[in-house]
Amino acid sequence: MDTNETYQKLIDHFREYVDLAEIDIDRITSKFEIIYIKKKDYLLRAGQISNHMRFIVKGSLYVYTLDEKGKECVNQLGFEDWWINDLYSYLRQKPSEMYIQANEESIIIRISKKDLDILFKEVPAVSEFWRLKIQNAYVLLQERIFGNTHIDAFTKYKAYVTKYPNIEQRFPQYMIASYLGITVEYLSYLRKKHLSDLF
Amino acid sequence: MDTNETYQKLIDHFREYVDLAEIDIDRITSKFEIIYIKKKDYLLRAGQISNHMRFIVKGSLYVYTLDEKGKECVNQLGFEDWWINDLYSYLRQKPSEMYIQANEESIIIRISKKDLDILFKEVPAVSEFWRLKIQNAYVLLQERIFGNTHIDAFTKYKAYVTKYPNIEQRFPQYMIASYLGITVEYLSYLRKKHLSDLF
DNA sequence: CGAAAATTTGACATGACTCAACTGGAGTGG
DNA sequence: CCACTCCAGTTGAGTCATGTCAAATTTTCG
Repeated sequence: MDTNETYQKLIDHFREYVDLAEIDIDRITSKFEIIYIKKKDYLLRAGQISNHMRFIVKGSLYVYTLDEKGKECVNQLGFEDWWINDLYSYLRQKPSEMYIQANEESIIIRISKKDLDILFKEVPAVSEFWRLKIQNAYVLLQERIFGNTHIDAFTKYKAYVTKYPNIEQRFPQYMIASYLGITVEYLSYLRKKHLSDLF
Repeated sequence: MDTNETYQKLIDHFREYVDLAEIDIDRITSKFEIIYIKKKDYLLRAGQISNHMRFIVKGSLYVYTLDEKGKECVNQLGFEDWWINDLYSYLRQKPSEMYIQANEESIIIRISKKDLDILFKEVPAVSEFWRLKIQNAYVLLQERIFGNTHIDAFTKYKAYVTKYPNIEQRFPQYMIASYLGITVEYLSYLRKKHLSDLF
């Protein structure tokens, strides 16, 4: 995937939400930077302050924290066309507790907080875009909260893999389990028990 | 609380996040409408489309859905200075699955979606305000997800009542329990068991 | 092929739910 | 002021869902 193609993916993404004048396109893309990362590379480590918004052009990543016992707790799995970040650290400019790591070879396009804040001022469409995006993300999170609070493990699991059908091919079971807040052993047990419900 | 005082609370709230020129104040407040509700009154019922953004000036409310068995699942508790809504229904203009009900006599100030969308275009500070608010809400929700996914019931409970110290005086235990996703009986058991940890 | 990583299995422990009964306080009407 | 009801909260017994740990198995990948 060449540079132009990569920037085009970003623009296409913006245009799913807002109109962009030709003149804005350059102002936007000139502030973004392309990053190529290999499997297991980190985009962010606990202790660092997240200074960029990142958009996944190709590949997939996972975000996790470590609990008191040093176990990884997955907070987010993301693929192509998703923004991925620790918004807490980014927005408040405080050290993150999260790690963002590549699940496979990936292409990321990123913008610094400084530049994005400039874009918000200079290009209203970007501000508008961001409001829409974050509203959307909020609604999705809300659904996820409901799922995590009032729904049993297998139903959660089934809903998740149905919503993102190829997640099982791309992420290992133990990450999906951690994301859903259940143990990998129990998930394995459930999958066997409900085999017939899965196909 | 008189009308001016009520509008002033809204303006104060805006000004915690953005600068507002005097000229904008009237453009904003003129689009908001004050609603007085009694305990148990509904602001929204399942099946309706949420057409307003609502700000709690005084009092407290709760948001819940009904599960298959007709049991109330509390999604949100809110008091003074909070915005309360079913954003899913509001943003997508689809019928809500939620009920929003007053927990006590309350004063709400609300704006229709149509008017708020106009304000977004006419008053950039409002758009800016909203982006900040929703970003903030997103971060809070994210913390809540983490709490609901990887943390045991009592720790969740303790964290919640510590974060909102007077929540216990204002909402019944069974609502807090439902909000946290545990049964009221189990919460009662935990409270007794950990009495010493609570004071 | 061999080593490391991911997944599965099974025995056991425990956190959390269910249901039904009980307690205690807050209204309400006589 | 009492009796009554209603609702929130508590208790306890029994059960189920899910977690823990250690071992066995399968898959992945160098």
